[in-house]
Amino acid sequence: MPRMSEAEKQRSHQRILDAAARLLREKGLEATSVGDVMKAAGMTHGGFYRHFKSKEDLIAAAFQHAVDTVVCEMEAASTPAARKAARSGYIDQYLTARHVQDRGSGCPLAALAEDLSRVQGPARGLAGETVARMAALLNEDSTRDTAKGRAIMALLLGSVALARLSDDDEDVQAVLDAGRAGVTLLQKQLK
Amino acid sequence: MPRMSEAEKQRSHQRILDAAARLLREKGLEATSVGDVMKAAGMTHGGFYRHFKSKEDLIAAAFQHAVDTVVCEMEAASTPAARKAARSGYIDQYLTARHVQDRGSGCPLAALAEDLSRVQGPARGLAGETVARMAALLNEDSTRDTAKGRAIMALLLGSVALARLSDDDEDVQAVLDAGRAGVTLLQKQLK
DNA sequence: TGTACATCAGTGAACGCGCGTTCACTGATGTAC
DNA sequence: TGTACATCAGTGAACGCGCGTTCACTGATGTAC
Repeated sequence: MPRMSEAEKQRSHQRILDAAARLLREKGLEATSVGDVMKAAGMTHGGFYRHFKSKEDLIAAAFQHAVDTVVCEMEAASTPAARKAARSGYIDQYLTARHVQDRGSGCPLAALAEDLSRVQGPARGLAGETVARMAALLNEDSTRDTAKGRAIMALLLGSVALARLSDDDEDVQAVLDAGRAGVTLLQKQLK
Repeated sequence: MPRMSEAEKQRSHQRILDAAARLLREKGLEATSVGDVMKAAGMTHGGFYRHFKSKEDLIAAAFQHAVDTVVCEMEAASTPAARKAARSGYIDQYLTARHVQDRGSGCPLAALAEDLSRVQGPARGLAGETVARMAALLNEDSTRDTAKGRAIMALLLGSVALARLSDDDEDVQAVLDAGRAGVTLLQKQLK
């Protein structure tokens, strides 16, 4: 079968990245094996090292890929009105039962913050940059410092993290509602 | 050397629980091995199964132990004034650089929420109960429902989780300050 | 109180297993002439 | 355009390693008489 063309290799690379971005968020950094990712990408484990230097490397690339995917819509908005709409949409979708259940396509920080805070590799620095990047996007006045954005982000992430600890739908919704009320208050009154 | 007395066994049990509560918070659920815990408790790995049925069992017991240790001070307060003081003290200490650095003796949910949300064993249910327990303690009016407590808790946990992603002291402090401002606002104005 | 014996807390070797990574190999791709 | 050949994407067996767990063993403890 091998060797594949250059174009095919790039497609494989994307499949690995997509699979890793999903599996790492779903199962966590340590419970996701290189073999799992390659199988989900439709290949065997041996080919992995034609694409990435190490698992650590994959984690960094897949995290960046996940962040870019989640954030691109908000960053694409060019007018202040579009930015505001994108921000509202993002927050509304963030505090939903669907987001609580679907770790695999949700906020990479909500899924991986605690794992990433213990990691030493390149993903650690990316995670720190992502906090700044998302805080800036959530901040309403982009000329001011991002304290407000950081607080909103902390409340969003914390709400989803707590909601994910419950198996009871009503309980999940109660946590999300509390988060929603808190975010609204922070938006109106902070700073 | 063996066999030890019953009293000595209980002391061993406590040492294992203490070591596990610290190591699990520091390194996470999967990166902490039974051998690590037993070594930290001053024993070898083989004796572990005289104390716990499995690693899963230890995780549940150690998590409960950590929560009880962290929360007992707040729950011991009997008068409304004492409760309020304990609550303030807890929040103040929560949003400090020391707490950000010292995972091992800090809030068990801030250290383990994401890990626990992926676990199926007995620790999962305990984590859910802990959310309710802490939300109730953080709620100012204990006769009302705990929406306010939940929002405050989400903001506390989220702030520390985000702060732990940064290596820069000023950045850590900025996240904590933003969280502090947010909590103050939620306390004053929510509900 | 003394003696004989069952219990069992803790030790350390051993188990099977899955992990990240390496490597010899295959055969289509891309290139040089 | 056709041919000969180097490249290298992907395969699957193999590696060393650390994990959770088991087990035969030791010897002080606790108990029965």
